[in-house]
Amino acid sequence: MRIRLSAELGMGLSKNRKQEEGITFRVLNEIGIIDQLSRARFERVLGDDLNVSQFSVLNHFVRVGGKKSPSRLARIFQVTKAAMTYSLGKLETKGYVKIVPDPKDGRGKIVGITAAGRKAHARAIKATEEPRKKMMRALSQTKLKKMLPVLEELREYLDREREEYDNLIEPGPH
Amino acid sequence: MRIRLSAELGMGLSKNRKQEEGITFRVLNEIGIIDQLSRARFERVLGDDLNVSQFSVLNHFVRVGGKKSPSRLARIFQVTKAAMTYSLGKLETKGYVKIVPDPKDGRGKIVGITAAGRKAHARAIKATEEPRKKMMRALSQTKLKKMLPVLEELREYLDREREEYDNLIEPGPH
DNA sequence: GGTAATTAGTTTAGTATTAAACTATATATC
DNA sequence: GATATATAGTTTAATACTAAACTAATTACC
Repeated sequence: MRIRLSAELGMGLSKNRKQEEGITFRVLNEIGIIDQLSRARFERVLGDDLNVSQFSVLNHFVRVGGKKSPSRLARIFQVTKAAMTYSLGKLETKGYVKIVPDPKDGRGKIVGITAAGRKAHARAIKATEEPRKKMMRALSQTKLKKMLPVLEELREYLDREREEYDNLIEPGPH
Repeated sequence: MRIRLSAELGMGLSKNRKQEEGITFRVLNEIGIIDQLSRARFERVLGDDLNVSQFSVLNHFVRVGGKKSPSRLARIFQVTKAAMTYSLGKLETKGYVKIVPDPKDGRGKIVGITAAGRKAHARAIKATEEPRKKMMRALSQTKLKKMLPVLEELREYLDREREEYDNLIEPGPH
C-alpha cells in the first residue's frame, strides 16, 4: 500500500469547505510522499546489514537501555506482534539481540541488545551521519520546530480515532 | 518496512546540534506514524472493493480526466512501474479501467477509467465522507495550512537528494 | 541506415507487512 | 478451584511493494 492519496477530495461541498478539505488531504499526501522518500533514503544509506525496522529496534535499546518484551516493542513501534516476531527473528539470527523466556511469565519473552548489536548500531549511525548532517544544513530547523506540534496533534487525533485491532495494540507511547 | 525511525539520533554532537538533529528526526518519526495511521484508517473505511492505491488511481482520473500511460501514472504516484502494473491489473480485472495499446508507440499502453470505475469511485467517496468531515472539524485548518509549505519544502529536498533508480523514475509532478 | 542507448512494460523472486487462526499460559469470576 | 476470558507469542496465507532481469520498440548518432 504505497500510493499516495491524491489531493483534491472536496467535491460536493461549498467552495470554502472544499478548499479546507483540500488542505487536509494535501497535507496527508505530502506526508505520505515524505515518508516514502525519507524511508527509502535512510534504507539505502543503511546498507545491507540492517533495514529501518531492525535499526529502530537496536536504536531503541541503545537510547533507553534495558530489556523489553516483544509485545511491548510492537506497541512502541506501532506494528503487529507478527511483524515484531519477524523483525526480532532477523535480528536474533544476526546475533544483534538475545531473546530469553520471561521467568515471571510463562507466555512471555524478554529481548535485549547484544555487544554485536551495539557495534552494528554504531556502524549504522556512522553510515548515516553525513546525509543526516546535510539534511540538517539544508532545512530550516526553526520551521521544522514550529511544525512539530501540529504534526503531534494530527497524530494524536488519528490515534484517538483508531479503533482497536485484534493484533494491534493500544495506542502506544511514541 | 513499517517501523518508525526512533526520535533521538543526535549522539556525538554538541548539545545545540544534538537538539536540532533531534528535531529533524522527530519530524520524520511523526510523519511516519501519521502516514501509517491515516493510511490504515482510510483503508478500513474504503472497504474491500478498493485499496488506497487503487482508489488513488481512479481518483486521479476523475479529478484530471483524460488518459495516461502506466509509466506516467507510476511517476505521478512515486511507485515503480512494476507496482503500477500490479495495481492496474487489479483495477482492470474489476473492470474499473480500460487499458489499450498506444497507437503512437508500440511499447506503450494507455489507461483510462470506465463507467464502472467512476461508480466505484463515487461509492468510495461516499463511504469516506463522514470520517473526512469529522477530521476537518477536529483539526485546525489554519495550522495545517501553515504547515503545508514546510512539508513541501521537506519533500522537495528529499526529491532532490534522491539519486535515480533504475525502475523509479524521475522526480515526478506531485 | 545500422548500431548503441534509452524507454515502456512485464516477469520473477524476495521482503516486510497484515489479518486470522492457533497454542499455551495467566487472570478473573463464580 | 473450575471455567471462562484475556494475553504473549507464533504460524500461515495473502498483499503490496521493490529490485533486477527481461522483451520489445524507439531514439540518437556516426
